[in-house]
Amino acid sequence: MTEVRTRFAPSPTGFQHLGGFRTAFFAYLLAKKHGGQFLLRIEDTDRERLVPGAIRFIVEELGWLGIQIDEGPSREELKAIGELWDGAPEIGGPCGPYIQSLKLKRYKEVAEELISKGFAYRCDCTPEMLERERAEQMARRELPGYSGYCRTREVSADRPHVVRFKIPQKRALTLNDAVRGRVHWDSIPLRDTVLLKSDGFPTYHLAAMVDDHDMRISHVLRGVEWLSSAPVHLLLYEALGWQPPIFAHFPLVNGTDGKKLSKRSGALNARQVREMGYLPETVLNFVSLIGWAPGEGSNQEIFTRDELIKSFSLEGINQASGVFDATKMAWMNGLYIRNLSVGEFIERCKPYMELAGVQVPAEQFAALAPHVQERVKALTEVAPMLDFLADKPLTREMDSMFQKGIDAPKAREVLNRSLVVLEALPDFTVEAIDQALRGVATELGLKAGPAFGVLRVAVTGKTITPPLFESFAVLGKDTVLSRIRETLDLIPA
RNA sequence: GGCCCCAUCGUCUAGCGGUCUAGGACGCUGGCCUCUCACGCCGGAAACAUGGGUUCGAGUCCCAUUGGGGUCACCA
Repeated sequence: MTEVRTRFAPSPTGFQHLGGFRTAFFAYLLAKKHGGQFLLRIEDTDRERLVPGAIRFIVEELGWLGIQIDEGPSREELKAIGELWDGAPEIGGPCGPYIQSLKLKRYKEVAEELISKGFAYRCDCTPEMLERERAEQMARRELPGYSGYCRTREVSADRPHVVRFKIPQKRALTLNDAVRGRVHWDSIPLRDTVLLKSDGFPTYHLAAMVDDHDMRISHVLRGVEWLSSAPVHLLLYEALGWQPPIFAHFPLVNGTDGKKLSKRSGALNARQVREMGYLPETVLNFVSLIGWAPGEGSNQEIFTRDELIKSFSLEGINQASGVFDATKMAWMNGLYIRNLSVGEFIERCKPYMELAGVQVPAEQFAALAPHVQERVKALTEVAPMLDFLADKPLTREMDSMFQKGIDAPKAREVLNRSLVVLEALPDFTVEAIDQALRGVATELGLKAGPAFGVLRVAVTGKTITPPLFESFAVLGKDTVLSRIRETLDLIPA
């Protein structure tokens, strides 16, 4: 096999959801598996849907995910289209520009070539004319589509016009798809599609084929939504006399409604998922398991990036579309968090703690980190679990204290006795606290659960916390005692 | 509607003609552990869409039906 070169070619029209990043990741995996290159190409040919900042979003989130781009827009290219930002990486490469709006001349050249060879023609039908034609077809209950009116007319290049590709209706075609096998058309159910728009910009069909060729892309990985237009692409390669790349049409990722993933169906994008406290390794691992499995009887589903690169293959791609199951991703994130070293865990929590405005002394954080680590499914859950360590007034869920046979007098009793016992401790260690407090419970004829429940709310304010004694030890004797006293004042006598 | 794609537990999937009384994971659920919540461990319920073929034998091959999805733009 010649060099493997794949690409991710998003249009900067908004924030890509995870389905898009999955395609990017698969393309990356295939390239890396074969020691090839992964490129990023910006398909900004739709002037109306451009969203400023979308390119930055894509580049930054790919970076967060650790998907290395071998070739892509240079800073100069970004600057040329007014999308350069501070800290934008210098990517570049030998096949640029990697931004389509920067190579309009090239597309026009190809379009002209197609016209001169008789594969395409100029069409000056106005949108109004096309609209009327469509309406008439609908009225006659015919399939709507361009009639080919301009096929035989000689439209002058001076007039506003588009360039259309002549689609031979009676032409059988077979695509050898890397994931679907042979896909066959007896005839092509498409009308003469536009290659070059009247504003001088190419459509996807022209631009993507030209670029894939120019950039020597070996494998085109894209969603099945492109399968129906694959005949156009095949025909285009044929007309141009170019060798088509290998096509691999991936199954879609659907939302829980069974429909193609979209913002409407609650699709998440990489940034959101990051803000929600997901680890990039979780996202990559999880997303790669939708529509792909290692096969060969393997049950493995936790993969490092390197393992993914090694195991990945187009043969392992499924035909059926999948559903994005956020619950399972949450589980996986918890698993990845638990597998982090404590130091790494603390490090990764930092930005989230800051964002939440929770300041916890490093030593205290370190002491409780292992306990927190096995309790969270997302990094954002850490701050609320540790905010009782912050030097701030506590808000207590007092009602939750009085349960399982604990009334106000009983609670006072627990707190009073604990106060005495804890105060007497020479060393405020986990073991000592453990022993002392269990003693209190026994003494008062209470089970450990309810008794400690009172203390938990009194000292941390919540019902769900890291282990009690550890938390107390970290908090220190003074704070614990004063918080117990505070609580005593809050309980009706 | 035309064309194309798809079809194993609720979800992600293993299975590439016999080893399938269909395996794993998430979720759900019973129990153990236990100071809350988690983690961990043990157990359970849960699927081959339907109908025809082919074959000694079909979850696995073929066809039809049904169901789902995609696409039919001067959007990608």
